[in-house]
Amino acid sequence: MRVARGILGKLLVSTAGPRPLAGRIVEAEAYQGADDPAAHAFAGKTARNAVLFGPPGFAYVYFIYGMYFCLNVSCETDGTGGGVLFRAVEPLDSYAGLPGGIAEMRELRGLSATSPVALIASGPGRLCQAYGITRENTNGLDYTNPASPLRIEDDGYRVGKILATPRIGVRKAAERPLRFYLADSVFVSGKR
DNA sequence: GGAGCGATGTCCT
DNA sequence: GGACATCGCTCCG
Repeated sequence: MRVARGILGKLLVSTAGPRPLAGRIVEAEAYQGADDPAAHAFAGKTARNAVLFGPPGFAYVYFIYGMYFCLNVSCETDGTGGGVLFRAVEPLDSYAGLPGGIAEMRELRGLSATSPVALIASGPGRLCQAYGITRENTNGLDYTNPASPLRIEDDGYRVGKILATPRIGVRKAAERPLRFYLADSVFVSGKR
C-alpha cells in the first residue's frame, strides 16, 4: 500500500522497442499476500505468480480474460507475496530527447492518430498494450536496473492530491480502499 | 450515456 | 467446469 501510493507520479519507461516509451503513473492498486483474498499471492506461490514472492522491484505480468495482460511490481521482501498493479499512466511524447512515444503507443493500441491521449493507457489491459508488454517479454524484469528495458524512474515530479477508493473489478475484499490515483489527472481509468 | 455481454487462455477446484 | 485484478461493441433510452 505504501508502494502503491509512492509510485504515483513516477515514470514508467520502456526501451524495449524502436523508440523509448514513457508515461507518468497516475493510478495503481495494492495487492497484499496472505491476508488479501483478492491477491494472486493469496493462495500461495505457483509457477505463474512466483515473481511476487521474489525480491521487490520486479515485473509480474499475467494474462487475463483470454485477451489482456496486466503489469505489476513485486513489493514485499523476498519470500513474501505482494504486489502493486499499474492501472493507468499519462503518456509522455518524448523521453531523453527522443520524440514519438505517443505515436508509437497509439500504433501498438491500434488507435488512430487523432484518438484521445486519455484513452491510450487508462486501464491495466490498455497500458500493457500501449507498451507492447506481454508475459513472455516482460515477466521477471528488474525495474530498478538501469540496463533493464522496463524501468521505474523518478524525475522529481511532485504529486498533488492522492485519492483512495475500492479496487476495480475485484469481487473478494471488494470494500478495501487500496486503489490510489492522482486526483488532478484526467488519465485515470474509469470515470472522472 | 449507461447497461449488458461476448471474446478467449490459463489456472485452480 | 468455473472464475478471472478487462475491454470494446451493441443495444436501449
